Amino acid sequence: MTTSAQSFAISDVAALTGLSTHTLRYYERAGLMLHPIDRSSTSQRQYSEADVAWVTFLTKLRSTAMPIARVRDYVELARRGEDTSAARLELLLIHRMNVVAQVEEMTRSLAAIDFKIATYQERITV
Amino acid sequence: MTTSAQSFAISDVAALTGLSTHTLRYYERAGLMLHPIDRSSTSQRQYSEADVAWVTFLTKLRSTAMPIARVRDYVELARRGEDTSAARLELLLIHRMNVVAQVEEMTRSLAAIDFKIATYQERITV
DNA sequence: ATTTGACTTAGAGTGCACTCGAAGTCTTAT
DNA sequence: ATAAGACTTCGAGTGCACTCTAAGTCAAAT
Repeated sequence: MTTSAQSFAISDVAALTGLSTHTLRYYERAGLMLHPIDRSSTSQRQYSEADVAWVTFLTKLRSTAMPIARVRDYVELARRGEDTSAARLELLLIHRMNVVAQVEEMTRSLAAIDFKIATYQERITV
Repeated sequence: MTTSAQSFAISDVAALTGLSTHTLRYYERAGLMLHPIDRSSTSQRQYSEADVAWVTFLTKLRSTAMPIARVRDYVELARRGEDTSAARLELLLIHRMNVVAQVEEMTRSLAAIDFKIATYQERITV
């Protein structure tokens, strides 16, 4: 349920990001959010649109195998303010290289799998 | 076909595949080898070239996130003989779809990371 | 008024894939 | 002859990232 003030309940964010509410709370505890999420009068989390955008980006980092601890490093830099932006850029550039390497390795493995598949298909169709 | 009968010590296979000797023994214990590896008179493992080729392919399956249990399923089919080759092909085709999906997701995430990188680079160069 | 369901916390448990330790045997090098 | 180093087995330990439990609060729905 969204309120008129453009905030999102934890279940909304779960639905939007594909994370479970457990995982969202875990991420916050683990220091992966840029700040503690706002609470309602009944102390329920109210995610802003910016919070949702951050969680979405965070899932991109995670889906490219950035460890939780590295995400936390990034967040801690971000919390220290504008003068860490060069360090954050460097962190992202290093991660980018890792991602490219991962995609390349996957692609090489895919070629090997395709080769094996081709031998099976030969055996069946011949 | 050459019958050079070349065999490899576990340390050789480790060097060739990038796996540790611990992991190679673990894989054998976990039922990921097509058969128990031959032993020397001093009961040390002697991997054949075919064994090394299998370990190499196995690392391709693992590097594309096929779970150990799925690799074991594949191996158990292979051990049951020729009449399981259609099932093995199907298993590989399903895995192939997963790999393609993974690469696509990684590529999408990479685009998001690149977008973020671009915003940092703007901020720095401006 | 009661039930349903979402939410809260701290902390424990799970599953995966290694990874290592202990205690021992055997081979090779000095 | 001694030491170094590779190997063996069984089983325990590790690290990561969740994932769930228990015990409780709160608010809307029936």
